[in-house]
Amino acid sequence: MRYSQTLIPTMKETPEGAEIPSHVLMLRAGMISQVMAGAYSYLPLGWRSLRKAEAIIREEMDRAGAVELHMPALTPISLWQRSGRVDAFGDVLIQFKVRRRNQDAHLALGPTHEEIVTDIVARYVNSYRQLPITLYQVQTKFRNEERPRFGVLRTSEFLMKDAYSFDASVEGLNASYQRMYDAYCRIFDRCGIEYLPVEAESGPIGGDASHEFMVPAENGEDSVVHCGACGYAANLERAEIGPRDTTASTAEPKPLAPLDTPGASTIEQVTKLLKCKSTKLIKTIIYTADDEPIAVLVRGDHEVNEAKVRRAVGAARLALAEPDVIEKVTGAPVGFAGPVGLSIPIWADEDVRVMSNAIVGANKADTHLVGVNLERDFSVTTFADLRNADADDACPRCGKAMKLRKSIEVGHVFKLGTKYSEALDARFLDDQEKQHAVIMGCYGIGVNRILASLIETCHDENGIVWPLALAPYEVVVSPLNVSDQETLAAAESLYDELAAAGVDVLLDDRDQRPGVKFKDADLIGIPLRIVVGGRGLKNGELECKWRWKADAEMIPLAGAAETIVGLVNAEKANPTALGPRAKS
RNA sequence: CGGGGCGUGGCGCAGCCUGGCUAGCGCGCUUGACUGGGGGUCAAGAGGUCGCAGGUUCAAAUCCUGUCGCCCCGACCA
Repeated sequence: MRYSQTLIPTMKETPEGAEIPSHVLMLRAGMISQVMAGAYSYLPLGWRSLRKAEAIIREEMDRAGAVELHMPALTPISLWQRSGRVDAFGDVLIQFKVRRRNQDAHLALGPTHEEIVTDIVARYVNSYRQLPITLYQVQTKFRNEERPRFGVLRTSEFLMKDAYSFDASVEGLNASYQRMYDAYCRIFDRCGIEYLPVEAESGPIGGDASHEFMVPAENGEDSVVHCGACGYAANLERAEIGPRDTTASTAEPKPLAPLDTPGASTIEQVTKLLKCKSTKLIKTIIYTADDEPIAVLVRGDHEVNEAKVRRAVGAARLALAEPDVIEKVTGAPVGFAGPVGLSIPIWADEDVRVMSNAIVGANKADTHLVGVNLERDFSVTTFADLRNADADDACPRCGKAMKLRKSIEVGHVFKLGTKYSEALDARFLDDQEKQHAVIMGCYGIGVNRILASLIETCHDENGIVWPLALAPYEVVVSPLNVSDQETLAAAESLYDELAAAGVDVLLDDRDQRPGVKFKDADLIGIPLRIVVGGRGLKNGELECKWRWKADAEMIPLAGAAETIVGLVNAEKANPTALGPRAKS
C-alpha cells in the first residue's frame, strides 16, 4: 500500500479524553476513531491489525477442529426468554421493537450466542453419532455497558470470537475444553502477548471448569493473584489462600466494653472515629443461605467471598440479608452487627481465629464493642476460607507470598454443562436410544482486546511496538526525498519486489520531511523500517531498522528484497520483538 | 446509579472568576519559495452558530437556569 493512497490520520497531540496508552496510541496512530462513547470506527490501519488477530484465531480454531459458522447479531427476544437470560442480562441486553406487517417484532442484539447456537444444535443434531462438534464464529457483540471506558477495552459493540462445544459425555466435554484451552495458548503465543491462564470462578459446575486468559497490565480492570514461585494464578473470586499466619496474639485480653459510635456504620467510619486500623475490626455480615440467616465474619480489611461462603455452607442460594432480616436477627440497624450474643450460625474466616481484643458491632444502634475475644465473648460455628485473596497472601500450592496483578481479560473458557441445552431442548439419543441433554462448553476471545492489551504492554515513548504477527504492515519503505528520482525509483522497485514476495509492505511515498516519516513510522509501530536515502544510495546501501532495536544496520541495495524477506521470515519463525519489555 | 471534570476552527489549548473593540495561540490544512536523515524556514491564505435552549443585561464565550454530549473515580459486569 502506498501511504499517499490510504488513510492514516496520525496525530501529534493526544486527543482530550484518552488516558491509557492503548487508547491514546490507537487514536494517535490513526487506527481508530470514536463515534460515540463505547463505539469506534476502525480506520484502515486498525482494521488491518484486527484482521491479523482474527486470522490467527481462525487458523488455530480450525487446527483444533472447530468449525466456523456465522450467526446473526439480530435475534428474537423469545430465545432469551426461553433461557431466562432477559432478566439475567437486564439493561445490558439491547432490545427494541420494530414494526413488521403491523405487528411489533421484539428483538435483541446478541450480547453472546449460547441461545442461538444451542437452538441450531437442537434443530439439527439428534444423535450421538453427530457429536462431538465445536462451532465458532467471529461476530460483533452488543452490550449496553453501564460505563464504556478505556477506549477499545470496554465498549458497547465489540468483536468476539465465540466457540461452543457440544459433547455426549463429560469426558468428551473435558477433551473439547482442553483442545480449546490449548488453542487459546497457541493463539496468544502467536500474537506475542504475555498472558496468564488463571483459574476462574466456575459457578455451579465446580471443579476445574473455567479459566480466564489474563494479560497483566497496569490499566486492567480485573485483578488476579499470581505466585511468582510456582506459577499458580487465579482471579480474586476463585483464588484459594495458602497457610495463614497462625501466630496467636500475645496481647493481654482486655475487658469487653461498649463504646458509643454514633452513625459509624461502615468499617471506614469506625476506624476514623476510633482512630484504629481496620485490621482490629471484625466485619460481621448477615447472609441468607437458602433462606436461613447466617453470620459471616472476616477481618475488617478483608472482603467476603460469596462463592466461597456458598460452597462452605453448602447452600444453593446465598444472598446478602435484607435490612429487615438483619434487624430481626441482630436487633440493630444495618451496620452494627457483631458476633457477641448472636443466636444464628456463625461462619468465620480463618484469619479471625488469631484476632484478639477486636472491635465489633454491638448489635445495638450506634454502638460497638471493644476488647472482644474469641471463646470468652463469642464462639464460631465453623472456620473456613471465606474471603477474597489479597496481595501477600500465601500461595495455596507452594506457600510463597502471592502478588496481586491488574489484568485485562482477553479470553475465557468455560464448561457450561447442560444449562442451555436443557432450556432450549438440545437433546440427542445415545446408542441405547436414551435421550440426554447435550453437554456444552463455551469459549470466548475479545479480538479488540488482543490489540489493546498488546499495545498496553508493548509501547515506548515514540509509539506502538507491534510484533510482526499483529502489525498492520510488516515493513515500511521510506524514501526520504521523493522529489529525488533516483531515491523514489529505488524505493518503488523495492516496494514492488517485497509486495510480490508476499510481504505486507507500506511505501511512505508522501512528500514529507524525513523527521515526519520517522515519527509516523515509530508511532504506528511498523516492525521493520527500510530507509532509502541519498546517503546510503551513494554507497549502494539501504538502512534497515527493527522498531524495537536502538540501532539500524545497512544492507546492500543489490538483492535487498531477498535480504528483507529473509529477515522477516526469520523474525516470523522466531520472534525477537521485545514484547512487554519495550514498555516505557 | 453516586462523586468529580470538560465542551471555544480538523486536533490541542488560552480567554470565563471580575460581561465591553474585529474571539486569540500552537499544531494541522491551502498556495508559493527555499529546504531535504528525527515533526524545517519564510510569505500569503482558508477555516469558528464559543455544545444546545431559555433567561438576566444597553451589551453574554464570560453571569443564571435547564438540557445534551464526552472523560475520569467508585458501584455493576453471562
